[in-house]
Amino acid sequence: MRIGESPAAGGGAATAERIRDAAIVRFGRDGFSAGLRAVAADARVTAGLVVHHFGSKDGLRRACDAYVLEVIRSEKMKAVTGSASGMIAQLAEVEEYAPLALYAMRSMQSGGELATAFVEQMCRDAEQYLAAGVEAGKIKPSRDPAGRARYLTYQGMGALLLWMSLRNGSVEVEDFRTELRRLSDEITLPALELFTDGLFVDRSLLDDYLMYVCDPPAGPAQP
Amino acid sequence: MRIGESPAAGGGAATAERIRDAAIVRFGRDGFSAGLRAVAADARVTAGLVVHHFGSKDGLRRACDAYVLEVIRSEKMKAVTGSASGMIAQLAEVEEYAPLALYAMRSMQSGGELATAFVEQMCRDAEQYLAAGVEAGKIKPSRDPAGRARYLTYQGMGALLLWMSLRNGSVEVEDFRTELRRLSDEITLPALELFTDGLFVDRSLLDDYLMYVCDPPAGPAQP
DNA sequence: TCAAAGACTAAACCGCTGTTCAATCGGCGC
DNA sequence: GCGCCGATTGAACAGCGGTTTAGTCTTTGA
Repeated sequence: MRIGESPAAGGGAATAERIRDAAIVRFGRDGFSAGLRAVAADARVTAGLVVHHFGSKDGLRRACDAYVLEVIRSEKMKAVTGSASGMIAQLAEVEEYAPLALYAMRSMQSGGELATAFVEQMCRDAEQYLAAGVEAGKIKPSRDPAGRARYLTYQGMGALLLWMSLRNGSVEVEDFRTELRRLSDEITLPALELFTDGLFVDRSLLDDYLMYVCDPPAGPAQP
Repeated sequence: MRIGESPAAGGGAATAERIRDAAIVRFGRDGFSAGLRAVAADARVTAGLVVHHFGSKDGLRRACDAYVLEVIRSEKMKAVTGSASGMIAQLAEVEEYAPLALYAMRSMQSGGELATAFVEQMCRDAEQYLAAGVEAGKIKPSRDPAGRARYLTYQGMGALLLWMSLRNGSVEVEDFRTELRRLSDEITLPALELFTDGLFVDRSLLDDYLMYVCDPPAGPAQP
């Protein structure tokens, strides 16, 4: 027994969780180029023990991915406030989950299974959220609901990703939260303007496009 | 004299340009984690010569950044078709400049001076482009033109960045061009819908927000 | 013609990386 | 008590990264 831990016997499985949590924080802060020894030092163990528990660095990352995705899925993240990036912002607002949000961002920055699964789920959530809005008479219907959900998700999450990438180097969790709020304040007015009034004064561009492609690309199965 | 080169005397300065061009292609394809030896092999030189000409890997990257930014600035990239990502698409369509577009994307993915300067310039271009559209009566005016331009730029470029990040690993120039066209086809309809009709059916959300913050956050200097 | 200069190479250097290995520690069943 | 087994460590290994260095070769200039 070291200091204030080992709720289970010996602390065997608890150590693995500690390593995983430390990895999530470290990877979120410095990116996946962070070394195994840095993660191990954060968890107050050695690099050898990390590969003993997770097989390899890739195994450690897979464990982190699975955990983060599972937490995000289990939490009621469905109640996204509206914008796609609101999901990350909402997640980051909870003190405990802020590192998870940062990790998810890093995962998106470098690509991988977690990133793909993550945005895919966000697209689905956005689609059903938009459908509910349409049902309630709050949101205008679309000729291609799935495409619109995908478009909005990619735009919102991508803007957040670009904004984080431009802040090069490591990202502290505190800065992430505060600047996320500042970003939210900056984009609220343009987003609301665009969402209520649109951008074009006439519908000629849309009508021309609809005239050009007679059938909308909603579904591939269409007689 | 080696094979078919050395237009100038000895090929001293020409070799540096060849290394720089090879670095742009290699970095664009594999990201900045690509090694100096790979770049050197592409340019049919050794790693030592690269640092002899550029001082260090960072110096090489700075040279690439400066060159790419200079080309993008000198070319009439101002005539962006409309969307923010159209700039990259337009650049990639020109066979010769496709590697530059890929390099710019990689730069945005990892952050740095070039990335910041690049999106900053795009924001300015978008702002004046939108202003011209407003002047011509094609685009609705905004309460915060600069904020709207910034918002649209970040959204469009960010979506492109996210889409490229999800395609992990190396990106071939051919795939980049073809998939860029496919992406453009996918998002055209949702974008046109959003830009002409907006998203909300009523203006309550916007009005509530405008009521909440009496003065728009257009300028920080306001009595 | 000689010498200085720069392009260029091959090899080595050094630090860092992920990974492996042998050894030690500590609890648990027999 | 004894032996096993997993947790854990420290050191070592192998590879790759950027950088350095010594040396060769070519061109240039006095």
